[in-house]
Amino acid sequence: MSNSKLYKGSLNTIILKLLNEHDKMYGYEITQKVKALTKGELNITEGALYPALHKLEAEGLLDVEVAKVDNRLRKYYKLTETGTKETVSKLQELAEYIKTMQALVNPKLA
Amino acid sequence: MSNSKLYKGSLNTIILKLLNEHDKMYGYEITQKVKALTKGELNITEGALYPALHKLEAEGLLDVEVAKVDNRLRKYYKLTETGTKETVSKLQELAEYIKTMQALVNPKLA
DNA sequence: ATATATACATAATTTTCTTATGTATAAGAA
DNA sequence: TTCTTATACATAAGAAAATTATGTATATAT
Repeated sequence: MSNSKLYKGSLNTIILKLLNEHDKMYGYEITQKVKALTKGELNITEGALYPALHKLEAEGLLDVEVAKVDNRLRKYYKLTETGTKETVSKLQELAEYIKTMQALVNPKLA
Repeated sequence: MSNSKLYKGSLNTIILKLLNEHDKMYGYEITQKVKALTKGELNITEGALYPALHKLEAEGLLDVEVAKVDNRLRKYYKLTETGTKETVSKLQELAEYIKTMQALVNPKLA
């Protein structure tokens, strides 16, 4: 995923936020979008992404819709209502995390 | 450690940064300092902290010095030269991580 | 023809954490 | 004086989330 271990635990937040912005996306598209938005800094591996998508679906946060484009399979994911709520919560957690880490690392500014 | 999974991977960064500021600290002191600095938001568990300290020591980033205070054992840790360099690197990674996540989560501001 | 890109998937392993214990001393409350 | 809480270390079992290594298959570019 990256040279930094800090990304551990943030994959779900990333997926949910992207789906919140783009209505529906398929797995490969997510990897490319992340690469583009981060200018190559962050590369989601397939071994991490696909199990994560399956889990989010199993938890009822995502709906799937299979499509065939150019004779190739695509599985489009979109947020359920629960998924949308969870996205808000995950983004709050991220903001809180950043605030807390800044308090630890830069206590003068906290 | 916390309700949010985002802290996964940030324990080493926290330990190194605290030792960079306080010269020498012992394990229990680190847990209390983190609790205080984060106003109770973040509680480092012993099961995470002690193995992490042992690993950082084994990697040559920390030196240990055992002391007896009030008839109780304390193990003071301090940064080695390598550890100081690694601290700088970890803090850069954290800054980079925050920047990248903000680019993903708030692309308008990036 | 061959390599790269697209598009999915899973299995084995590793890393990092939680949860549950365990030992021991000191201090404060009932 | 007994019991709880705080101080101070430690490790082991298990869970969670990733990496790394494969595997299948089609499309496109060299």
